[in-house]
Amino acid sequence: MLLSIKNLQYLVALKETLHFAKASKKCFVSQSTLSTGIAKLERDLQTVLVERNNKTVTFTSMGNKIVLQARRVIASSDDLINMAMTNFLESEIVVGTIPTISAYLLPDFLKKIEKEFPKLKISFVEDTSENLLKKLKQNQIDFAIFAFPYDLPNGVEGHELFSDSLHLIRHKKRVNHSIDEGQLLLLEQGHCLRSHIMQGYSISNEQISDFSCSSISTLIAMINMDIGISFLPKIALDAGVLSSYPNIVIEPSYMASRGIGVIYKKNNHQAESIKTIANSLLPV
Amino acid sequence: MLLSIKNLQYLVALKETLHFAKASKKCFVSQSTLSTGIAKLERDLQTVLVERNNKTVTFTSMGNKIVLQARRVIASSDDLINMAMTNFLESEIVVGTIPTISAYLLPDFLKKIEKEFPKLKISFVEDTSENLLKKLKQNQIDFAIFAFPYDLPNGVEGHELFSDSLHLIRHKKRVNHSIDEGQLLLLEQGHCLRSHIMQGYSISNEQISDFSCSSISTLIAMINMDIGISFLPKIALDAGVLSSYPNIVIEPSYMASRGIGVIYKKNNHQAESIKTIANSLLPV
DNA sequence: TGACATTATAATATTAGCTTATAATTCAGT
DNA sequence: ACTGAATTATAAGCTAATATTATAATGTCA
Repeated sequence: MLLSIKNLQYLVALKETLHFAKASKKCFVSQSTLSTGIAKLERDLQTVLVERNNKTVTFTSMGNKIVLQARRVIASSDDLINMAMTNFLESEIVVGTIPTISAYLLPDFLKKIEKEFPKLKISFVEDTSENLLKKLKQNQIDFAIFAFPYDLPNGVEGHELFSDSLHLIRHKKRVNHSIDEGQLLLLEQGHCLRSHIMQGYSISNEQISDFSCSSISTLIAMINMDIGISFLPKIALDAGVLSSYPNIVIEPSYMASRGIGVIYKKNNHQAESIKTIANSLLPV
Repeated sequence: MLLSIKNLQYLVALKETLHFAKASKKCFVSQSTLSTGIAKLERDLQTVLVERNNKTVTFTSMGNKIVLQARRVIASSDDLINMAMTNFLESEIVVGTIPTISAYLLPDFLKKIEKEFPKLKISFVEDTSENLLKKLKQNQIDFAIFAFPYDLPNGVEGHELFSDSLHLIRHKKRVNHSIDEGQLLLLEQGHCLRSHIMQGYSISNEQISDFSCSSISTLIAMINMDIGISFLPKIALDAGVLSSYPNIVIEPSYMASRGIGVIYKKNNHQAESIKTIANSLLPV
C-alpha cells in the first residue's frame, strides 16, 4: 500500500487545529479536500483516526499514534529535500588524490579549506590516476587532484592550476651528472610521476634502473645510498622531504615540469564549485 | 514542496537494479512511468540524481545520498502503516480505573493479561468515575474499569461483568447493628462506592457520619476504632483488607451489591477486543 | 424543536499519473 | 564515420486521483 505525504500533512494540520476548515486553510486547500483526504487515509489504513461532529474534533488513541508517526514521515521527507538543496560548498564530499601529491599538498589544502569553507567536510581517497578515473566514473569520488598532462577519457574534464617542476636529485659525491644507462631510479609502474619524468626528460627505457620504488621516501633513501639518480617534484622538495638528507643535492639545470590540478566529470553541475575549492591547492 | 513516496520508491528500485526497465517491473509500472517519475524527482529537487545512457545507469554522489534518505522516508511510512494494522490485543493501551477497584482487582488482572495477551501493554490511570468519563471522551484512555449502576452519558457504553456484593462491617463489640443516625462512615463525595452503598441500602443523609474518608484503608481504621459502621465491597474483603483487623466482623444479613465491568465509547471499533480483555477481570 | 456551526457529499473541473508506441540517444563494433 | 542494438526519453491519449464550489447532512445547544 502507498500513502501520500500530502494526506499525512492534512492529518497533522487537523491535529494542530482540531478543526477541518482551519486545517484546510493551513494547507491552502478547501475544506472539502481536507475532509476527503482524511477520509482516504482512514480508508487506506482501515482505522478510525478522528471522531468528528459539528462541535468538536477528537483524535482516537490510534489517531494520536498515527499523527506522531506521520510527523516523522514528513520530517524525513523534509530532510531529504534539505539534503538536495544544500550547497555543494557546505556538503560532505570525497576527493581522490595520487600518492605523489597528497602528502605534500593536503596539509595546507585542508587548513585553507577549513578557513574558507568551514561547513565543507572532505574525506580523501588515495589511489593511482587510473583507479581514480574509475572511481570518478562511478561517482565514488566528487573530483580528484591530478597531475598533468594526462590523456583524459571522454566525459572527464581537467583543470590545471599550476606547474610543478621536476628537479634532478643525486648524491653529492656522484661525479657524473648525466643519466647513464640503468642509473635512473623511478617509482613503479602506475605512478603518473614516472611517466611525467620520462616524457619531460625524454627518457629511454635503457636509462631506467631495474630497481623501482613504491614510494618517494624509499626512492630518496636509495638516492642517499647513491644507487642512482632521480627527479623529485618541487612540491615534495618544498615540503622538506630532503631536510634530513644532507648528502643529497638538487641539480638546477633540469627544468621540466608536470601540472597540478583537478579532474571532474564534464557534466558535473558543481564544476564551478570544484574549481573554487581547487584554488585552495595553489601555493601561497 | 511535496514529494510523492511512490517516486521515492521508483528511485530506490532504480538504485537496486541500475536499469530503468527492470526497476519499472519491480514497481509494476511501465518503463515510461518510472522514467518520468525519476525525472519529476530530479526536477522537484533541482538536482541530477542519476546519469544514464544506453549502457549504464550511474547514481551521482547526491543521488546516492538521496537514495539513503528515500529509504528512511519509505521505512517510516511503512512503520506508520504497520502501526495502523497492529491488532488492538497486541498494542499499547491506557486503561482507567477507580480507587475502590484498582487495588483489589488489578494484580490478578495483570497476571492473567500477561498470560493471555503477552504482547498487550497496559498502563493504568486512576481517577474518579466522573473524570474517567472525561478522559474517555477525549480518548486519553481506551476504556475504564467501572462500577455500576452508573448513569452513563450518551456515546458511552457499559458492559457489566459480575456483581460485587456490599457487606456491612462493624466492630465486634458493637451491640446495635442497625444504621443509626450519624453512624454510617462513607468515602468522601465523588467516590461512586459512596453512592452505590446509599442506593443499595436506601440510606438517608441523616444516617451518614460527619466524618468521611478518602480511602478504604482509613475507613477500615476508623471502623476498627468503632467510630461507626460501614460497608465494604466483596472484592476488597476477598483481597484480605481485614486480615490484620481481628476486631472487625462482617454482618451477613446485608446483601446489596454493585456491578463491576468496563465502559468504552459506543463507536469504538475495538469494543469486542475490550470485552475480551475485560473478561480477565472475572474472579477465578 | 429550531438555529447554527460544522463536516460530508455531489457535481464538475483540473491535474497528475499511467500505458502504448515511437523517437532520440549513445555506446560498440565494423 | 557509420550502423545496429540496447536503452532511456517523449508524445498522445486515457484513466484515475485530487481539486473546487455548492449544497446536503449532522449533531449540539438553547
